Amino acid sequence: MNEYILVCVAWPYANADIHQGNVTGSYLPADIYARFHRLRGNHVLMVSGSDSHGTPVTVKAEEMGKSVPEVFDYYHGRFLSLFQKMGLAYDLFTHTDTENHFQVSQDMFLSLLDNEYLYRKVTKQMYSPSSNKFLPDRYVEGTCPNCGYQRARGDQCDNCNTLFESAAELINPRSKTDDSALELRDTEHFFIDLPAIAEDGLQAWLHDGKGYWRPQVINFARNFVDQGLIGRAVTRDMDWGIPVPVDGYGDKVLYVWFEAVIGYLSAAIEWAKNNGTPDAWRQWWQNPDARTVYFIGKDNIPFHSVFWPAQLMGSKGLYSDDRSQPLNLPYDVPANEFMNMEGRKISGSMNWGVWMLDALERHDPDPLRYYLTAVMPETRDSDWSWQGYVERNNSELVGNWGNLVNRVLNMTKRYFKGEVPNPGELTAKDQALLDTIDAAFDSVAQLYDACKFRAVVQENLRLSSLVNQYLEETSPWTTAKTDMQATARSLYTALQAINGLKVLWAPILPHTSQQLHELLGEAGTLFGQQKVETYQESTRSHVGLTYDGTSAVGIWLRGEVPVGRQLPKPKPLFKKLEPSVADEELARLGPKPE
RNA sequence: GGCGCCAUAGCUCAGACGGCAGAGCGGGGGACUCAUAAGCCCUAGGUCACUGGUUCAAGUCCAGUUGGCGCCA
Repeated sequence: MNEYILVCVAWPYANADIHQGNVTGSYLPADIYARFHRLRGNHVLMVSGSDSHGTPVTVKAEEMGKSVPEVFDYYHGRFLSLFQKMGLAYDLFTHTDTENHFQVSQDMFLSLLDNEYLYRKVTKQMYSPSSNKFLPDRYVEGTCPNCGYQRARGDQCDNCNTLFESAAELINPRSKTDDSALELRDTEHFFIDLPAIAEDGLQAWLHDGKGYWRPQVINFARNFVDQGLIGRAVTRDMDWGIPVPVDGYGDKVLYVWFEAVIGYLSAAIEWAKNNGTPDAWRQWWQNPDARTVYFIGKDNIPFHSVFWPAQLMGSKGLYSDDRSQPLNLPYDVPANEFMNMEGRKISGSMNWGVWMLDALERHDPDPLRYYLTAVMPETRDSDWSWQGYVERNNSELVGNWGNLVNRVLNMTKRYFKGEVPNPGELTAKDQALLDTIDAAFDSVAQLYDACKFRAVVQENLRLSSLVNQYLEETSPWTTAKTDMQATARSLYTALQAINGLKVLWAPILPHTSQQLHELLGEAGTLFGQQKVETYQESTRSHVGLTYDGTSAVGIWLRGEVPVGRQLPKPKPLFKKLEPSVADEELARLGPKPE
């Protein structure tokens, strides 16, 4: 009990709004997992942030004609707003443009350097004489050597889809920004010695245990490492990013792939500092019993199952007196596959997706969370369809679970003036139902802990159906005419059952579980509060989203709703949706008319 | 070209370790009425992509084929 659990969540690039694929892929499963463990009484630390570096952000800034900080602040702010509305309760959602993250990233770099896992190597890179700098491949344009297309990008030809290892493969390379001619020049960079780290432990670690890892993840990682790794550049020529902490590297920064994942560590450290307990992060990163779990999409599997463990292993001794001790390696990387949209890939440029902040203008958070969980791409790619959303909302949330709550509360009001009735002695049937609910606190817990959230949905619905069946069998509306004691027993039992289901659903449906909590006359909130805070560092400040769980009363147990309690007036938890809702949402997809 | 993943009822999907094909939805029928016409009961006979093989026994293991996807090159 009281385990330390670090919930690491993918860091979104701050260059676009978040869609349902992002949410179901990593943010929502992380939140469900974190909420479950909070209810269990474990010490949860859930961290992430906006990735403010990297070319996707700088490219977007140019498109929008704004400065890079303006762009990532804009999207970062929208992320915070979305997470609050959806109830994605990060202990800290920060970003990578902080002094703290710079420091931690540079420390890890230096630790790798110190441990001799970094080496220098000269490579050739496109250089722009007119702007006096090296250009990332994405900023280079030229003629495709394969198809002759004249506007091929440095990383890929949009005409024939050829991928280039280097922009140097293009004929007549020129700058995308000012069309000036480019030349190849030597540039020196640091590379991480992945083969050495693989040999010094990474490969053995990947082959040790891991039976509980998802097959896609561990198979990929083993395959990837077993076939032989090659060194990978950890620095690049760019002016936006974290400076390389080595003399003579003033115009170079840490590669974003290397630096962004360090955010899991730096965010934990920042959280500890912000709370006035600067060493508290060590409970998650240095305590051998802590579990660190990474919620990411499948595109991120190599970075989290191979490169990040390599960084952690290679920086052994970082922030420790023991030079041989690495920080905690991933306990699990339950990566999700992708979610499609109405049978096609989600696409920002095609306006093909559910933009979550926009959708929340018209939909409640819990139905969205519900559908995203029910069709979460846990084992393979899945598909969002608005028709499916409406159907599952109506048949499962409204019909099965919401209606159960509503009928029980309404009958309590009708037959007992809203007072929890005294059941007298429970029958075997009553007790059997409550025993089943109680047993689910073990079985459903195992599903939550194994990140099998679709299975949780199925199991909870099955339990909810059992209570519906129980009501049919005991028919309190019939016995009310002849045997009020039987009606009392039935409704009392059903009230206790839905009070248990409230908790079983809470990680997935926190808002409506809270409503039910209140409809059952319970005090306090199941979970804590989300807050946006501004943090001041020595030369700059940033805003982050935090979570204060000190006031939470939710626990992983079926509580007892006491006899005689006067319940508030019943109110439905969910809204039935007209089929036209799906049509209206579908009409929003696709290219927007001018 | 190499590697990996996927292909199960109209739809969406479950099916460690091989042992008589499952759930939900939709469709059809029924009894009830507390409830958001919700819930409950009964009802689906699908070559488990195809072809071989291993086995007393294969969606479930092996090889190959086809189709879809991804990674690498």
